[in-house]
Amino acid sequence: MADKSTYSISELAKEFDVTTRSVRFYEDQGLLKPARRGQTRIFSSKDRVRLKLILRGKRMGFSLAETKELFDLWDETLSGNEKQLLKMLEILEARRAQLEQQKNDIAQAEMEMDTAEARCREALAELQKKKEKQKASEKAGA
Amino acid sequence: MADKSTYSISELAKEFDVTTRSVRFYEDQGLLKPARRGQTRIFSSKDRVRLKLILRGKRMGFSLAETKELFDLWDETLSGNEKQLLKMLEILEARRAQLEQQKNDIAQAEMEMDTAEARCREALAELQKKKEKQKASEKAGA
DNA sequence: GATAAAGTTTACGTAAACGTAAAGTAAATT
DNA sequence: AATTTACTTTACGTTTACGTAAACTTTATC
Repeated sequence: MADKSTYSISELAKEFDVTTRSVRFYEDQGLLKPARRGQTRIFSSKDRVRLKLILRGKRMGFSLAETKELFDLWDETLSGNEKQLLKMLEILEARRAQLEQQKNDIAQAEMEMDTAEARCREALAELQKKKEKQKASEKAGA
Repeated sequence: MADKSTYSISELAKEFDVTTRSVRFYEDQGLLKPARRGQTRIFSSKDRVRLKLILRGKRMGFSLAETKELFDLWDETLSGNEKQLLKMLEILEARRAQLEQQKNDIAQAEMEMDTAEARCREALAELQKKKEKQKASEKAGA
């Protein structure tokens, strides 16, 4: 199911858990370029890969416009012009810097979640102590 | 400059490179709660920390609403109710899963960038070869 | 051959996250 | 006192990324 060569719109939508509306929108914005049989869209495995990249981009905070820029640039790059190649290398560098920033953000977030979790567990332990004390005093009183 | 105890709106805006409009918007949405001297906002270092968290959240793809949820929940958690504490632990777990996903995404992206860069460099090397051949043939022709 | 199922276009609606302009206040400077 | 500077509120405008409804075609099924 993952290595077919063509896909319908609802197949893709289901696989990646997006609406067909979204898929059509991505085509509208020039991110996907499905073939047509009559009016019906026929998606290639290249389209499928691109959809995967679009969604990952979104999870990483990229706008559709940014992702499209990358797609277009990569297509141009494949044409083999030297200027394009150099520009692509530049952009790759920039993205790497961005990824570094994101990794830092994640590391920070993890540390803070560690301390947050620790505090929660401490607070819970406190509550447990109180409960046990109550039980004890109830027993003594009975 | 980073450990003052109060800040003006423009100080914060400058430090974090956002517009004052954004800062006011964050207050409007309940993410910041600056004190007032007359009408003028006076931000505490707690507000400053929260602003930092807001912006990091954005870089990580969190909406303002999501970040606000976390803030509110954390405030409630501090009140020490057991139910809140457990809910917070749940949410922390969920976030950790999200962070794992993001780390995977980043790792994937890095791998793909590696191969992309490699292809670029290969293509450039090809172009260099062609150039040298041309030079050689020019020399021979001269 | 009717009807459902999946696809299509067109187009208006919406939530999020601000931008931007208008019009006013308050404090500091010249 | 006049003006600049920083701040304020109010409010309409804008972009992104779709949701949603209407009206229609094509294909599969009973």
